[in-house]
Amino acid sequence: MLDQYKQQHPYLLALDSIIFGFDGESLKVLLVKRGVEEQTWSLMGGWLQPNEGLEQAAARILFELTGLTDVYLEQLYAFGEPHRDPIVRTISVAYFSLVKVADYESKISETFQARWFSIYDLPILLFDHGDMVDLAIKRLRYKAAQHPIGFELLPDKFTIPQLKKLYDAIYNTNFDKRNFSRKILSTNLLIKLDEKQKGFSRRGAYYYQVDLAKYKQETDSFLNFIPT
Amino acid sequence: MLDQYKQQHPYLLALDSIIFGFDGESLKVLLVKRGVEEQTWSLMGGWLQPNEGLEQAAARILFELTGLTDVYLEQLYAFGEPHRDPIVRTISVAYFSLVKVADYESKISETFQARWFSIYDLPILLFDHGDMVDLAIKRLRYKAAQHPIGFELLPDKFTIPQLKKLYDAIYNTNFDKRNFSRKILSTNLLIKLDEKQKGFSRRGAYYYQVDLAKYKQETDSFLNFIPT
DNA sequence: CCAAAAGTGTTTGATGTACACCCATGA
DNA sequence: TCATGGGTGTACATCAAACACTTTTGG
Repeated sequence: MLDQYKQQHPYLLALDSIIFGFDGESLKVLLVKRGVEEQTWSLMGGWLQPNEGLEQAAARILFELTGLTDVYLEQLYAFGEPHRDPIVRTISVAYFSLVKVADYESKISETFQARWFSIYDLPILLFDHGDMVDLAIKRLRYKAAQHPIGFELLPDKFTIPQLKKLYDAIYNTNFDKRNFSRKILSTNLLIKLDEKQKGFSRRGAYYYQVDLAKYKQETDSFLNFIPT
Repeated sequence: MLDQYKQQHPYLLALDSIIFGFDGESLKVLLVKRGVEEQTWSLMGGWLQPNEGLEQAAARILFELTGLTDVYLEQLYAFGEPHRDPIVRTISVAYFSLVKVADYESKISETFQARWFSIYDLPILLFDHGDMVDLAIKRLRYKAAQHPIGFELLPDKFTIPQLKKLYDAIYNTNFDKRNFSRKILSTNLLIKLDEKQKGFSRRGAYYYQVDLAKYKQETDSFLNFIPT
């Protein structure tokens, strides 16, 4: 009865994460220099352990390397070309993650050489990691156009101009601020706070927070989210 | 140097396909009774071979069981909960496929017990195959709302009423035929033929074909595809 | 000539897009 | 008082939604 299992070849299974961050100006991806190929940048990755599920493993690896928990994590794609890892055949399930850069800064582990790279200025990457990043960017654009996931990249309190800059960065464009704010506010997902941002502009922009209850509900519904 | 590879556990890697078909009335999934669990229906599946990529393997398995080639095949999700297969830990990469039922009929292999089930009347399935089907239906609805993939489920020549019935089946609703045909035709993806369908209605409906050149271009672009 | 399905047009409301001016504030 | 970024409103075009009648033809 087990024969049909025993005849089969097993494969190594890795998890790699494309970690997006936004520094207020441009969209960034977190890359590391690791183990085998010290001279090449690569995605954060690790191996699946026998007692854990795929997403659980991706979350563990992300925690080990950044100290972050409770971040947005979504399966991107399984990569399995025979020679993608030239040493041993490995299947990699890629995840993409959206983190708030400020949270990360405070928790950065010094053990790893890690750096944020603008998505428009990436180095050569290990194996097929470049394809993974390309696909992740495509998916982020696709998804952010319909679901309000952009908030995951901003601090808990943010201003409308900050949010617009984020969308400008994601789509490499320049949305009209009037249409942008009308559309964003029409979702009723934002709660205006009484507080203004200090120090950036003279007038100061109002801070907003996501209405978490509504946000959780809407995560699965369709929303057309790109204005002009 | 290979140490970090050697320390790692390998896993079996399976591919399972959710195969959708449309018989003119309702949306169907093709299920089989196979090997180990003769009494339970399951998805079509098989093992990854050492020399093939994931999509290649999924296409091979689909061919072995149905004789079909050149079908629409898209990676759905990688499933890897530790005990999803209670005998040996197996990671399964699920694909979903859209086939033209008429093509399949002629090529059906008699080796396997296979049957089409309405998506609204599915039996209990092996392992987590039920979750896979649920996710595939969700993905098909999501995707068909924006990309004109519905054609993959119809014969090369089809009528507008047939296409509407397909969309009615996918979304379990009843679109307004006037709005539906206006919207579909406005894409300019359909070429009207000089021929009418015979035998179904007295008047007969015109056949249409997909403009393949345009279709390939648009496959990756956004199209809001659900009318009323 | 009748039943059954095919085919087509108009009106109304909602949403998207383009565009420009005043406001608040710190220096 | 002025420079800088924040905030808002309106007109027009486009698209979605609701809705009903005429056409064709085989029996």
